[in-house]
Amino acid sequence: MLTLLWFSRDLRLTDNPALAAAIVRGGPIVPVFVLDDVDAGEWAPGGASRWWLHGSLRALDDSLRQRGVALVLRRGPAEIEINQLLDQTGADAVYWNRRYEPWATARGERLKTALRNRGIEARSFNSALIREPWTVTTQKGEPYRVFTPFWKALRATGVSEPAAAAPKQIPGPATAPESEPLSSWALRPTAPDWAGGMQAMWMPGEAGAQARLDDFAAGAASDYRDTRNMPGVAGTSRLSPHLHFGEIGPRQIWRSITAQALARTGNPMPSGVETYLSEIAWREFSYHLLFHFPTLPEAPLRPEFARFPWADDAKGLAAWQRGLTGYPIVDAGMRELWSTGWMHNRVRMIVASFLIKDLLLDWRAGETWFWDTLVDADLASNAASWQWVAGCGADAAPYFRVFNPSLQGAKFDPKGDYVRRWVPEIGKLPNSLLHSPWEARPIELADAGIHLGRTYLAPIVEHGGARQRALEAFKRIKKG
DNA sequence: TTTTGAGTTGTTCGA
DNA sequence: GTCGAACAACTCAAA
Repeated sequence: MLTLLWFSRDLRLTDNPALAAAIVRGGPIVPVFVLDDVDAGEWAPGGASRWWLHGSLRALDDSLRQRGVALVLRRGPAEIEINQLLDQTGADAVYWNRRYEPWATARGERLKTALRNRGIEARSFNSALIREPWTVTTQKGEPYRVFTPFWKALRATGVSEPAAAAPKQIPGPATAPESEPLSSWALRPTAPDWAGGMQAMWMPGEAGAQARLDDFAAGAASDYRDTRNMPGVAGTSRLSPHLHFGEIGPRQIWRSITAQALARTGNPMPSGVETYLSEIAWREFSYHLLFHFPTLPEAPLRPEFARFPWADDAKGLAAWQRGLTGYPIVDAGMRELWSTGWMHNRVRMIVASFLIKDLLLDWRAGETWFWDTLVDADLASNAASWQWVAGCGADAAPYFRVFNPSLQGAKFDPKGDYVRRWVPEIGKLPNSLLHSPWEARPIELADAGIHLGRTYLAPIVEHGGARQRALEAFKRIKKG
């Protein structure tokens, strides 16, 4: 009686229902991770995600070894690898936690049927969501398409059951099946090694996730409503990559944050905490949308957007990607992304609005870039968020909402800490000009050591005109 | 069935 | 300088 425990993308030992069930079942456990690029197709993890995955797998393997068993690594289509492992180990059960990407859902169903037909016990569990997509419906039994009622439904459920603790010991097999060496997967960049900024900022793995959560719950969570929009302040949890890789689950976060708020204030959900948990709910809502509308990553949810006149502007796209648009807050964000694999949420909205509305470029170009460069790249959140900014999503921004990059910069980075960090070449400008250097007089530019067009770019588009162009384009598809 | 109220994150313009 | 209206209409969720 041996259980194959397939870590699908739930790289943790605490609050892991499949692991807990495998322990209860008794007998030796073979933990396995499959690098399943083939299954994921064009949505196989991008460069930044692969860097993260390397660290997370190493951390998971360390934790497992401390408990008496080693992680088995295999590469290929998951169904084939799991069948091979069944033959090699003689396992009579496979347990795993579910995923919700369209390709993964289909794969899970196929696998479960095939295993059961062979007489293998196949069980899957929920580790990644507070509520799985098919369990949340309107009173008419339909999926939600608007966030607020979805959030109310989720909040009414809450999270009650305690998390399973990580087992102290995990019984392993007499002889472990062969594992591919992690290094052979070449998940980390070598020439050039662009991951230095990520190394400095992140600690992939369950311990790193727990440390971030503890830090946030004890500190910034209570001020979250006020500081979350300030990219120069550490006001957000930065848990997104840990959540993506399942190093921590949303239910652990919910429990921990509300318990600490209750102990501190007598109220489990003061306004900062409620605002934060609503962001966790946005993640859930994204999964809900992806599950019920599986073309979310590829096609606009609102059909009229199929005829949107997107621009063909390779130069504009490249300038945006490199952080060379001449708009300081946009360039700061894109450079933060390139360097650290992450970008502050407020700035994500600003750069996305700029790509879509100022450059009039297809939101899918931004989605693809984020997919490759974000350590937290997540099919559901990424697709849902880009569609939201573009206005073609389920609960979309009105078309006339066009962010003004200099106003946004002045409002949310008033002291300029963020822009000065990532765009140091204009750092000597006074705050009043930092977010709109093109408005500086020649003497002010000279004082700051700036030659516009040489040491820093002049804006690649003029925002006022670009805004008008976008409003007209969006208006046109409305009329049909 | 019909009605009603509401819908993450903004900007500009004119009084 | 401040403030409210306009920007658009439509769809969703629930009573």
